[in-house]
Amino acid sequence: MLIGEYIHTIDEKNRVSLPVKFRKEMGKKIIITPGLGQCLFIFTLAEWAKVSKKLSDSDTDLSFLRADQRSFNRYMFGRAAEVEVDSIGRMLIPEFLQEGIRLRDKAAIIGVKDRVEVWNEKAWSEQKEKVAREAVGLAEKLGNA
Amino acid sequence: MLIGEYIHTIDEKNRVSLPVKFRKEMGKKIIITPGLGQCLFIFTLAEWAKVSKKLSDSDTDLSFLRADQRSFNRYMFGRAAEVEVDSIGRMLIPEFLQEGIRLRDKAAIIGVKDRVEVWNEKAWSEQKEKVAREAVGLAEKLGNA
DNA sequence: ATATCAAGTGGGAAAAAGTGGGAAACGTGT
DNA sequence: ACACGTTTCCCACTTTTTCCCACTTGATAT
Repeated sequence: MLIGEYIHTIDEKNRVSLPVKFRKEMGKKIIITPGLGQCLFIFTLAEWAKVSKKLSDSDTDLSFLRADQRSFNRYMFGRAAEVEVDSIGRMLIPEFLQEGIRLRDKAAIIGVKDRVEVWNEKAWSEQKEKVAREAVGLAEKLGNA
Repeated sequence: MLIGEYIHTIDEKNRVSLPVKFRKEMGKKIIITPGLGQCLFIFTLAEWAKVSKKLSDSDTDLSFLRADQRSFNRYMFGRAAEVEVDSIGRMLIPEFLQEGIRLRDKAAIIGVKDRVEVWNEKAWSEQKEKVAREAVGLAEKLGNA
């Protein structure tokens, strides 16, 4: 399971180290897509297969999105990239994926169960603060665990 | 069952001894997450499996499409860490988990049935006082019933 | 009281992870 | 075909983390 938070540098060549703890599970080839919210999603090939199947299958509970489904799919598929993790565990983030999320210097790399997210460091800490304030509501779910 | 209170040092390398009484039950690998209130939770792998399943129960395969579900999962999984207890029984508390709970010098380590909690020592003693006061009030109510 | 043992603490050395940069390979346009 | 820019691959440095050893403290037993 992919969990935890790591702050890594994004260098001038748009390379970012994939945290060692994620490397085994992610494998050599990964799929990077625009995320929802100010981030990118990274999927394993297997996970991406599931996701893309669901996205293009109109029988799923995506019906609430149907009106926008085509443009949504265009967004996800058109900007998804298959990236190879290099021999020392770095991934190359295509520039067109960085546009939306002002990825400079430091990136936060987050394990979220079965995907990885990449955030601008500052945006991530803001996100955390925001959710922490909502934590009272979340607590009820947790309390029953 | 995990019970009792221990005050241990957290050193410059972010290490804390897991009390001997907890070691056998906790095993070699543990999961540390932000707790509710000013503390951290420590789960066994087995216990974490239950918790994370509970958290995911309401998920569809496309949970990432729902904003509330996304931030909730981020909060829980992104701020969890799998930690290995070292050969002499210490655990390493990742710095990102210390942010919220100002863990310096002394930490209170509390057994709570089937999880362990880690508190800032002072926050813990305040918590105890608060609960003690509430307990007195509760006892009186009960006594008058 | 002192020796012994278990638990906890601190620190140094070795290993691993992350970062930066140079050189080779590739591709494009002139 | 050649020059130029871009991308990829690889090497080397730095920092962080991990592992291991040894000291301290406190409790126990003789």
